[in-house]
Amino acid sequence: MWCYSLKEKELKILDASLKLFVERGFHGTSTAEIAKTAGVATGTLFHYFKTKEELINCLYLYTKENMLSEISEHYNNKKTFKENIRALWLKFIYFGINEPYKFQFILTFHCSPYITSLTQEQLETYTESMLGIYKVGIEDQKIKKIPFKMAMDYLWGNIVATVNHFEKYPENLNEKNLNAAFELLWNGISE
Amino acid sequence: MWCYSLKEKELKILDASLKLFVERGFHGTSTAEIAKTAGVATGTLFHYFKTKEELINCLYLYTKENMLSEISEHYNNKKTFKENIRALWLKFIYFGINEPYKFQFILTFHCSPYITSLTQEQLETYTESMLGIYKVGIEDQKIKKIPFKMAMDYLWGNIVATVNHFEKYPENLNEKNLNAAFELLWNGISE
DNA sequence: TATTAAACTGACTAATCAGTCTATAAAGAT
DNA sequence: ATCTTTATAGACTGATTAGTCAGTTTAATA
Repeated sequence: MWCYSLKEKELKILDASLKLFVERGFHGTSTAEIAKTAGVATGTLFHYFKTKEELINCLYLYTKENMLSEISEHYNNKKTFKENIRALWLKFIYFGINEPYKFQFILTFHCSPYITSLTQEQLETYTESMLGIYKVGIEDQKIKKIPFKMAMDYLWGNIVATVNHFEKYPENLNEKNLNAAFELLWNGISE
Repeated sequence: MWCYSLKEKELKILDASLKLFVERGFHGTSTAEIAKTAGVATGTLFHYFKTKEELINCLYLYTKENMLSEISEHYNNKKTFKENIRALWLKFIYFGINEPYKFQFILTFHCSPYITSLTQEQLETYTESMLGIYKVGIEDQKIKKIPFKMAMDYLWGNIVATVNHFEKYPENLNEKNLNAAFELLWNGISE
C-alpha cells in the first residue's frame, strides 16, 4: 500500500469516501456513489484503489496520519506538567471539533474488521511518545499510579466524550466549559 | 412498533441480529444470513419485521430496555452519595462486561441513522431519574458545579472507556483495578 | 370435528453491488 | 515524431440483496 503523493482525483475520492463512510457506513456506501460524489468514473476509482477494502484502509491511514500530524508537539520543559497535558488534550479536542468527519471516522473504524492489522501497526509509534510523558508524570508524582494502558484508555475516553459533548451542544463551547471539561480529566488522574 | 410478548422465533431472530449487526454492521449483514443464523426462513423474518430497518429499531429498543432494567435501582439513603454513584457505575460496568454484544450494539447504533428518533424518545425517561441524583449531589456539595449534560456525557464516556479497557485487557479485571477506574471518575466529579 | 387465523416456508424477482473491460486521451520518454 | 505508459471514462457482468408471494403447517376456537 502506498497512499503517498496523492493525485488530485485520488484526493477527491478519499474526501468523498470519508464523508460517505461516516454518514452511511462501509457497506452502506456503494463505490458508484463514491465515484459520483468525487466527480470521477468508477473505473478511475478502481484505477487508484484495487478494491473497496484497500480504499478504506488507505483512508484510515490518511486520516489518522492527518490527526497525529496536527497533534504532535514535543514536551515543553518551560511549562508545568499539567500545562503540557492540557496543551496535548486541547489539540485533540480542537481536531475533533474542526474535523468532525475525520474524528468520527477514526472512532468508527478504529476497531473495525475492514482495517487490516498492518494498517493498525503503522501507527503505534505514537503510543511510545505518550509512554514517555506518562513516566515523567509518575516519577514526579504528578499523576496517580494507575497502569499506563488504563490511563491511555481513560484519556482517550475523556477526549471522545468531550468532543461528542460539544458537537451535541455547540452553544456550550466556550473557554469556561472547555476548562471545566479538562478539570474533570485532570482531577481524575492527578495525585 | 410493538416488540412485546416475544415469540420464540422472534427472539431467535433478535439474538442472531444482535450478533451479526455488531460483528458486520447493518448493511454488512444480509437478511438471509440473519434468518439462517436464527434457524428460520427469510419469510418468517419478514413476517415478524416488515423491513430490515424495523428489525434494527426493534432490536435497539429490546437491547436498551434490557440494559436499563438491569441497571435500575433506587437511591439508597442508608449509603453515602459516593457509594450510591459507585453502585450505579458498577452496574453499568458489569452489564458491559457480561453482555458485550448488547453493550457494543447500543454504543454503535446509538447515533446511527437507522434508529428513528421515535425509538430514541421512548428511552429518555431514564435521564430524568439521573437528573434527580445529580441535583442531590449538587445541593449536598458532593459534586462540582458542572452542567448536568456535561456530567452525563463524562459519566457515560468513563463507563465506555472502562468497559472497553477491561474487554481489551481481561487479565486486568480485578477488584483493585475496578476501584482504580472508579476513582478516576469520582475524583473528576467530586467537590 | 370442522373452520379459520396465524405461523412458517423457500423459491423467486427487480434492483443494486463490486469489480472488469475495452476504448480514448494525455503525458513522458527516446 | 513515435512509442509507451498512465489516467480517465462508462457500459457491462455475475453475484448478491431486500423483500414478495403462493402455498403448507400448526394451533386455537367454535
